[in-house]
Amino acid sequence: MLSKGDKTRAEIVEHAKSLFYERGYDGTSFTDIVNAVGVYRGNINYYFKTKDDILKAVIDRHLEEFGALLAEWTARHADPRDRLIDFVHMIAERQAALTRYGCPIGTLNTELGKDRPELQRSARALFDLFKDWLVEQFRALGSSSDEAIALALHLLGRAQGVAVIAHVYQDTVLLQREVAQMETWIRQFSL
Amino acid sequence: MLSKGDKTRAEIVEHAKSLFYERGYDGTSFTDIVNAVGVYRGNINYYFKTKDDILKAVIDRHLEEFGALLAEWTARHADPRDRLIDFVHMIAERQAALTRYGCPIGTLNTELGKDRPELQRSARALFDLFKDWLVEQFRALGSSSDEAIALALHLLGRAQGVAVIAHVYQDTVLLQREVAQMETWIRQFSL
DNA sequence: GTCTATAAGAAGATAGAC
DNA sequence: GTCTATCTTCTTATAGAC
Repeated sequence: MLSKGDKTRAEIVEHAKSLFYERGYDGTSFTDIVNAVGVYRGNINYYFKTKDDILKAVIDRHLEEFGALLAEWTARHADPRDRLIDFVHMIAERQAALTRYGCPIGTLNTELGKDRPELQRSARALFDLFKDWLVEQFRALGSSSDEAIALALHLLGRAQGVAVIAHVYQDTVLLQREVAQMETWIRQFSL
Repeated sequence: MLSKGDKTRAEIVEHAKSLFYERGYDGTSFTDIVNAVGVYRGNINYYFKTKDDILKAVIDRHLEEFGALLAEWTARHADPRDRLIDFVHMIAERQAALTRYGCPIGTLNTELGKDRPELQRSARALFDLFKDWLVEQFRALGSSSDEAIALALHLLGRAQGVAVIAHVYQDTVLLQREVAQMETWIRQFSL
């Protein structure tokens, strides 16, 4: 059971998550967040000492949500190829947001990676979450540890590249075509 | 012959270009720029009315420099495959900056694409420059117009994806491995 | 064309009443 | 736990002397 405070805190994190995605971390002000939540100015500083603390809570929320997705795909299929295909299908399912705002994980890391190495290290955990899961799938397909890492980063990179281009050109057709190619690439692995 | 004013203007653009790349557009202030150039506060507003005007000048400078590179590759090789390989070799040559700051074109478009559609349209010209050149090369390799566009955007996306992952993980080894894969992919085309 | 001073606003963060 | 007021700093931009 959530107390009133927990609920307010969760709402701040949820709206901050959306705003950081849609406008960027620097592009989102405390005012933007409290306006979205519908609370008053001072409240945000009751729950979070600094803006960086909000970001860390947002990253944790992302980790929970994406972690749940990965668990779902793992539970749904025994064949690692089907799991990997769930991963690339996510890209097609989220095409509207991806073309409008880019990849939530990629754009956040890109922004923080410029000149905030400490915050980017926190945000990198989101990439690690996907990377480690992908490595597991390629390992299950018979790859060595090194090969599996290379394949995981290759697929992660393909996904990021598609997201960047689709975002720049607002192009959902390209996104779908590239997803289909990734699916073909996955299907050529054998157990 | 450059007048004194032209030289100051060019220096402002050159330093702004570096700073926008290293710290992001929003992350760079007028103070940062004048400090880097070594001129006084007011000068920048003598040459540029707004910050957006500086960005447009920076984009034009990028267009000139990358345009010159493309012309060089075109002049150096008759075989479009060799030209394409020059393109991917650029990624390996610039690995230090790419792992530290990401792709100058990709990160700029990603930042502006969040909530500045008008500025992002200007920055997209940088992608168009590469895209159109890549399309020409794939056309010369016998692709139809539609195929050539798809192949150009595919390679552009691969390059962007590699840059994102290499930046996130500060990983030059991955970058070189992916460049080698792109080279292999290019070599399988026949005239 | 160069330099100084400052305007006008928005940002993150804090203090304290209720 | 909620709300108001304010501090300090930094931002873009402008005005005007030299």
